Amino acid sequence: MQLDQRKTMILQAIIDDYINTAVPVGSRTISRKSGVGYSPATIRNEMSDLEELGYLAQPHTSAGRVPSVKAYRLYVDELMKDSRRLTSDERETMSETLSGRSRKIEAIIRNAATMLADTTHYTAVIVAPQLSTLRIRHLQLVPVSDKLALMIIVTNLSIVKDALVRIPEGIDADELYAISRTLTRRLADKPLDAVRQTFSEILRESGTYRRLMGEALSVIEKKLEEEDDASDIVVSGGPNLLNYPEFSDVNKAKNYFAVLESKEVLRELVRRDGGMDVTIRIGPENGVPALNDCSVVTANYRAADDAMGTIGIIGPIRMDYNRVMSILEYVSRALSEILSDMQ
Amino acid sequence: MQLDQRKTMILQAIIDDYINTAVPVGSRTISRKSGVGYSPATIRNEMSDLEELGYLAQPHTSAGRVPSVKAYRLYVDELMKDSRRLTSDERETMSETLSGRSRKIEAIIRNAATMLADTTHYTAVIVAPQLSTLRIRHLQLVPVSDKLALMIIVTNLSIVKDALVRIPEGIDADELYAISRTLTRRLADKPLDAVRQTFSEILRESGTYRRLMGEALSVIEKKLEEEDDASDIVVSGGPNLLNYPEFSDVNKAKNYFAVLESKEVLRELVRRDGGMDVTIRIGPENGVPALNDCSVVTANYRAADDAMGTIGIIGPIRMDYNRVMSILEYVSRALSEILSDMQ
DNA sequence: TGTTAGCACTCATTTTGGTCGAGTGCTAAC
DNA sequence: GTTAGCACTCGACCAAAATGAGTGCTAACA
Repeated sequence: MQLDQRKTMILQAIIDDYINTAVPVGSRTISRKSGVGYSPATIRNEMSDLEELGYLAQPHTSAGRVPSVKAYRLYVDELMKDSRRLTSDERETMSETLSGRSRKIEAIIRNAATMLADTTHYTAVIVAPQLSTLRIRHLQLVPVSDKLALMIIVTNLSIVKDALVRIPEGIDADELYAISRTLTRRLADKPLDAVRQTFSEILRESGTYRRLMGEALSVIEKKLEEEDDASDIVVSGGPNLLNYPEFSDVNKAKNYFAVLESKEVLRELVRRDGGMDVTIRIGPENGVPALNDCSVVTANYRAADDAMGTIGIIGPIRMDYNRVMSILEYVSRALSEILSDMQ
Repeated sequence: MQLDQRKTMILQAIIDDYINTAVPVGSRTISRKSGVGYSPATIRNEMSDLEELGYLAQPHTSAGRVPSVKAYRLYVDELMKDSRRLTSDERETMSETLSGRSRKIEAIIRNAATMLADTTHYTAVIVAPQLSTLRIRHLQLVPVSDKLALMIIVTNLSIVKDALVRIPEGIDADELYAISRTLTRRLADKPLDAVRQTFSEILRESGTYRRLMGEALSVIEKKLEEEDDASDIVVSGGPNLLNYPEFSDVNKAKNYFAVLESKEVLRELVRRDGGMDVTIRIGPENGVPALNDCSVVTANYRAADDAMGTIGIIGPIRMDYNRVMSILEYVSRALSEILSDMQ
């Protein structure tokens, strides 16, 4: 049995309807739709076939049918081609919101997240740029006590990271500045990844301050490792999902918010993969068992040509993929532009 | 009609029971309790009086009674004096968790929040130190483009803030360092508040760089204003409240999480007031209508003698005030010690 | 041969009515 | 002042019945 044109049309109609109503859809509903020239009986026969093919499922005998994951997959991969474009009005509003007041990347990202949540009515997740994808602009050691200095790492996009470094006693602020200058000179404009390679070279040249330099470098390295799997994640619109009947069960809600609280799981959920523009993970495809009945749509953003982070939407499986995809495409592009200008 | 000793005893028993079960408590339940030598009928009479006095309410005619806000207030103010102390085991565990690995204040605070949430099974909120309560340690201008520098403000507790400053074209890194040094020298160890007072004095001395200095100072000032009402807030254990029957309604849950998402409302909720050790706000007293059936308990923490921020617990009105109070007292003190040592 | 009307059937949901039991208020007796 | 007794209230629970959306199958139709 094959998916002929009529079956496809009916399946699409069912999915569309289910996305809107969240109620199992019956043959009559489809038959009544304008453009469908068949009686409920005919539709029933086709639905029966579609069920056998694994595209539909029945919650119970006398209910309508709901699309299976396989159906959504087909929908997303094939049936959705005619991407419903956003209205120019919508685009404009989004652009305006994005290019709002702030020039600080943290604020921009938080801003973008709430905007995404508000326009999609789902939950938005944004992963901030990872340390390893950034380039060093400036390094600065600042004394904070006899034994400790704060190493401040300024990167492109003006992202600032800091870490404590032990220093030999008796060293003064000016000496620290001199060291900072050397480090900056050697590391500036290198991606943070490159610190490792330059490591021994710098050490060889560093004379008196060999020990301190070594410590500074290893702190950067440690920081890299730590933060690469711990870059900031901003979540917005968690409560939005409670508007959907899928989440009327408090227990499901609890699990859901537990996931949102765990940065680790979230990171896993929106992990970047492939160079794909937009990635769609339907239900169990997202790999987080607690979120089996959520779908996750993600897109990457970049600054200049470097991949930076990911923006994503979490919603019920019957989410409006078409709209979400368009929005993510648009926003990731806009965000990339903003960041590239900030370089 | 007065609250004699027996009435008080009965009221306390009712509150205790209701805190444990969340079920309206009837006369028989109280009568059966060991130590109560009265029949249900007598208890009923007293309960009727207590209702008239405004301490109890009946959900419907044939249900038991539930304590009113007035009752909880009395409970908290008078009846709870014999503070149930924490076991030394509990204290030890908490101390250990608090003095965990990290030396960075952000990590310490996040850590403390999850610990509070885990041990109380309610929601924990911690307001990070406000900028204006900190002292400047070091100022540093770092060039990020022809026209912009990043001003990095290192304060005590190694808290780092940064802001963009316009700079005249053609100025180089060493000059910026010189300026940074002047600024640092003039402002070091002053509370950030004092920047205003030193303002004109610094300007008068600053010669060539008058303009830049002025800008730097006003940026600090702006930052102060901004951040003082926007200091970071960490929330943990939001989903915990979903375990309580009070929140089995999805709509309530939605409102609740909406509040947790809004830093502004949260800040209002745990606003510091008075020098009180621990503040308890019962139900509507918390001033946030959406959280009418939540209580909020807060305590302040300090570094050395400066008030820094607030830790708080949000829970259902029938929360275990006794335990929560003890925990907050203990944790705020422990946190204060840790921060004072970091100075 | 594909389409459809008709019909018996299924089954979740809603409605209805009845019982149960926890709890109350009141009264009268102790 | 305390308590036993009793009628009463009212939500919770349960089972039976009604409802209705939807199905599968069959036979008739074009």
